[in-house]
Amino acid sequence: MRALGIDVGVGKGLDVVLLDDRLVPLHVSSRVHIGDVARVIGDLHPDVVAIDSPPRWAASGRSRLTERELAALNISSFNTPSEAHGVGNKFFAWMQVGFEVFTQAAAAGFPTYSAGSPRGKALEVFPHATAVVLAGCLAPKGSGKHAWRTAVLRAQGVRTDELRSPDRVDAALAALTGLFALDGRRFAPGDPREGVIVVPSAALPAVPYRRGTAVPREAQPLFTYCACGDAACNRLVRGEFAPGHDAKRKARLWADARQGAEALDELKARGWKKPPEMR
DNA sequence: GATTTCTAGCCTTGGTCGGA
DNA sequence: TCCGACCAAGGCTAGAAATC
Repeated sequence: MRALGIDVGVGKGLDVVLLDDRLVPLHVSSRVHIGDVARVIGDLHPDVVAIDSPPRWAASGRSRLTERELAALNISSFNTPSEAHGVGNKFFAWMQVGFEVFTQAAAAGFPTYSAGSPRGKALEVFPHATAVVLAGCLAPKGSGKHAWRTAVLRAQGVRTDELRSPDRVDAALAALTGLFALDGRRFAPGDPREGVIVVPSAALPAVPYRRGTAVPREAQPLFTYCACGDAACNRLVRGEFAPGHDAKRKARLWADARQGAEALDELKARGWKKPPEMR
């Protein structure tokens, strides 16, 4: 299973993360042009596309039912107004970019999700809601938004090395929501006629979410990937290494150490300084 | 020294909550 | 009942840090 998460931006372009069911980011890119969305979807072959934006204006008024239902659970969001209230307001420009992303996704064969199976559909997701639902609480007071969401991703077992910006983290949360939805763990409050926000849980609690007191701990999975450091190795192990791969790791470290010593010798020979952190 | 990248802070809208 | 604080995501600007 592969899910493509898209974080919408106006001036800074789109951020895109492709996650597979091993929770490894297979593709990460930033500053993607809106005109390239259909091509990116075609190149990456996702099973589902998850977009951090509403697909269209509200039918009427200044908010949608899906946003009001999430607000009742203490998950506050930016409300999507009707076209009469939104058009011409620069503040809602990012939403209009999101509408165009949904149009591009539909052109690539991923129509907007409203109900039923999410496979082959473009879902509306909300990274803040995803993080709250997965953590089971709101972010603790004083915890940075970026740091907390990264911790939520790690707690779910997602590799976050390449997710250096908040926009990439949000795109990864979107993709993770897509994977959960494919797996049957999805809930979409609201009226399908005006758009629904998909969250990664089969049901929502009866009582509002409360503020948490600690950042989520990293998951302790039953199996992990072998730590030998070889990019071609994808063995699952219960300890740290696959049989024989501890020796493979040691050989690699020895080679690095020898190269390091050679590099230090060359720096010394040329009269250049060591890196600041080694002085 | 110039350029690029990153980060923090402030602003936008609308709904909710708590205190006066 | 009213008012202020808070929260969401993105744009914009200024300053700091890193890189060339």
